[in-house]
Amino acid sequence: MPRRSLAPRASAAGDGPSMTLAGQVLALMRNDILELRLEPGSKLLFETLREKYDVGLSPLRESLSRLVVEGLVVGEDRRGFRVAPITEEDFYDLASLRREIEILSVTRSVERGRDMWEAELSRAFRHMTELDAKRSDYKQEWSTRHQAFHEALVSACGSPRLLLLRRQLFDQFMRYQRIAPRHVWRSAFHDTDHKTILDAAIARDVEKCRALIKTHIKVSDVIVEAIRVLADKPVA
Amino acid sequence: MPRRSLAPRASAAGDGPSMTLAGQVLALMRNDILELRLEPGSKLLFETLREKYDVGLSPLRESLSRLVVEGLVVGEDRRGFRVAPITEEDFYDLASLRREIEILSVTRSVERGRDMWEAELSRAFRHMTELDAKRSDYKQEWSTRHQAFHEALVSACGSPRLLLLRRQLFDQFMRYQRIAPRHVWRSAFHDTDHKTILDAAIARDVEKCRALIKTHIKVSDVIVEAIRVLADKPVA
DNA sequence: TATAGATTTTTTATCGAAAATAATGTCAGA
DNA sequence: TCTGACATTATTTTCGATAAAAAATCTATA
Repeated sequence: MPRRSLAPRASAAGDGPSMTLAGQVLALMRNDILELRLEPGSKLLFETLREKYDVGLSPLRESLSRLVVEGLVVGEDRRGFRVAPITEEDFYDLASLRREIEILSVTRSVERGRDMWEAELSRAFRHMTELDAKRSDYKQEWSTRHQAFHEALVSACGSPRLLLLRRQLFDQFMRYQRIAPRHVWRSAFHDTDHKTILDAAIARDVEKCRALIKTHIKVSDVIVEAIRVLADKPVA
Repeated sequence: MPRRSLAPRASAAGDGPSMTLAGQVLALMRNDILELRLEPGSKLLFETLREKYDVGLSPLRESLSRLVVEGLVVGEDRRGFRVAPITEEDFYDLASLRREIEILSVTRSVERGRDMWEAELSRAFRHMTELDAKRSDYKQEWSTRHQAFHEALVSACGSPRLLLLRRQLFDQFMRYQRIAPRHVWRSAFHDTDHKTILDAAIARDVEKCRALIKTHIKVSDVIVEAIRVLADKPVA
């Protein structure tokens, strides 16, 4: 019974029909890492992965290689791979670079964005804020829409490289956000940052946007605390 | 007769003794691309690569996957890989992002660098300028030392992520530089930019450093012209 | 001549076995 | 009990074969 966990060839969903096996595994593993289903720092055994994703070694190896360059997996020659660890140091580094990159992206986007961009941005904002809080997949869905909002914000920046990099840093940052206890998420849902950012963007106030983004991406104490807690119980 | 083009296991050089085959191929291919021995935009046939690097498919595939994320190779599902094309658009994008990243790196480095950093930077500068112009491998060697100088300049920035990204962008930028005709290189050897940058860095004049780097990384007409020439004779 | 369809050839993607290496366990001797 | 050599086991890395897909070629027909 092959292809257990994977779509039975050519799914109707957005993941793509003629996608290569390695590509599918890459996407799955990336999600599993970003959503902490694969524990930070944990060893990635080929045998385990082979069962989990029901593929051979070649696609696995390929996916892992790509994830190494993306910074979500670390690999040591001849002693395998592990999920990129979560450390306080790394979080500071990550936050600091993401801040700069987001500022850069938003600056250019606000400068260059046209009507279409404005409309899409507003739409993304509504889509995020009008989400029914009673849904069972609230947290998951809010994450998606939150990401979409930030993506819409910078989408007009005009630089493929910048967009790609920004997305990678955003993803990595969200992995850190996720380790925070539940009540932190609650407050995130209701913060006023995004409304303010939206208004400044529509008003084409570049300087205000930069300032807002700068404070929006913060190294919150709660997360640093969560990192410390995590560090105390070392992984396999 | 296996391992033709590769070191016969455990070389004394810096490339590492216990390096994995895939790792060696990755390094070789990266160089071949950056130094234009693999033509921009050209198709990368597995059979050809297998002969060229004398390895099986697994290490090849792994290397290519990594290079895709690094931006030196592009791959389409089920129709293989090709060397990342060189285009005018991409050059502008690359230059613009590299400029920002270099400015960021140099800023932090100058702010944080200590005596050791100063010393190393000066040493790197001398090493670059005192190179014997009569050497047969002048161009190649100057490139190496030029890269080393820029690396020394930012080495104190304190962010692994930033350093990695900077290096990737630097490499990609140099690939574009290389397509310029020979006489452009000549003038690059004798420019005064680096001396000025060195002085400003040692004097801890952050603002001046930023300004200097900003103009140092320019989209020169000569290169744009070279790109256009290249675009007229399409590749295989 | 142009074109659609079928056929062949070329090329890529995947698997499982085998080789190479690292990790672990065992045991004799100090 | 500790240490180091040796053997055993676990894991990673690589190869070659095979399946799947895409590209190229050919052919018959309008």
